[in-house]
Amino acid sequence: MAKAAGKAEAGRRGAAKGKRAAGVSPDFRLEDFLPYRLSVVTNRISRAFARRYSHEFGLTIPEWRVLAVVGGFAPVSSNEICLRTEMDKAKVSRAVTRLAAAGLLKRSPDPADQRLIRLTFTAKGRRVYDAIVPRALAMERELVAALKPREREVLEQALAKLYDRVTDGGQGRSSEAI
Amino acid sequence: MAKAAGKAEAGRRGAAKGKRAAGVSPDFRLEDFLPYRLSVVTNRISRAFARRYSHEFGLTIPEWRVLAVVGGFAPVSSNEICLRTEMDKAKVSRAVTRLAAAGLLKRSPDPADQRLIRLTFTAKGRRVYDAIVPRALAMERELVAALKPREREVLEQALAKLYDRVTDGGQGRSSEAI
DNA sequence: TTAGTATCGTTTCAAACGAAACGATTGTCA
DNA sequence: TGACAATCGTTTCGTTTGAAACGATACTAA
Repeated sequence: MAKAAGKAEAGRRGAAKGKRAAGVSPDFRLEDFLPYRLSVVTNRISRAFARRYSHEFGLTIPEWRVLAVVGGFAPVSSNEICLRTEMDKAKVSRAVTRLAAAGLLKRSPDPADQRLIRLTFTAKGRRVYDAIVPRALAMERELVAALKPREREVLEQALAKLYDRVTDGGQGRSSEAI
Repeated sequence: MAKAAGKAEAGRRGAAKGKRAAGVSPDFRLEDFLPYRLSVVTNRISRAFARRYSHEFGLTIPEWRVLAVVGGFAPVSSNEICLRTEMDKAKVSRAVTRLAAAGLLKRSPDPADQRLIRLTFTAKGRRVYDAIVPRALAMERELVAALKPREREVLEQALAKLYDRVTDGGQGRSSEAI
């Protein structure tokens, strides 16, 4: 935690000394609140990755996610992409539209079910995908280099457990974090 | 990982058998990509918490974050809230406006610096804050119950390290995750 | 067959977002 | 002192978002 966190530390001690905010719930610390910390870290990572996808390839994160699924499972339908990426179908639809307009994806109606549209790479799309993947993995490696192997292990395990616990108590509402 | 993940597992194995998507980069798995996993888990947690803040108290996450800082450090300026919550100043401004309109916060110009506005609770605001804090902590406990104490420890430590690593390579761009 | 229902992908709509511009106030330095 | 720069909080602008409505296709059951 660099600047902001340093300040927060200082302020926290100040509050602990009772200089300010001596209320009925003086013991709650947003900086220590797990959902908040997850949100802040994740959003920073996301912004960092988004910046690079944008600068190096002119892609947004939803677009990159679509490419990632097409790269792994083509031909796929938009609906399958929704399930695999956990993105809203409107968001997927918009990303697919942009990627098709950019000439990275080809859309062809599924002969077996006319409601479905099979998405596949164009030659250009495949080239872009093959260029991004190593970059994405490099960025991930660079990020994870902050962790010891066992820390990464436990982190992934913890994420899986948290995911299980929070999965579908409901689909609903807002968006941001905490 | 419930439904979607189950499907992803199945699909993954399918791809591994080479049924589909035998490209130049056949080995990239979005489901195993750390920034993606962080994003999905965090967004789910955020939605779950947002739903409850909204249902039980009629608050959004930015509003709740503002209350949390006021509860810990009042009187505070909007700018201090920006630093402590890592939210954009426009977002903070809008949240503060809504909270003041709802009668939870009082705004008074700082006598020492007329550019600053000191934010404090109204009586109603303090009551709401005192009611939310235990609920938020209970929700956190419920979430963390999925983890063993050591897992939680390592998770928090890992988050701190990731935060450090990703902090201010830049402020930039988009928003979402991966 | 043929209603009625479900699913797929797109589009519409209002809300929320971040970046930038803005007025107002304070700090700096010649 | 007086001009210029910096900071604070608000507002404006164009974009992105998710929920819901929609047309089109497929499934189900009478």
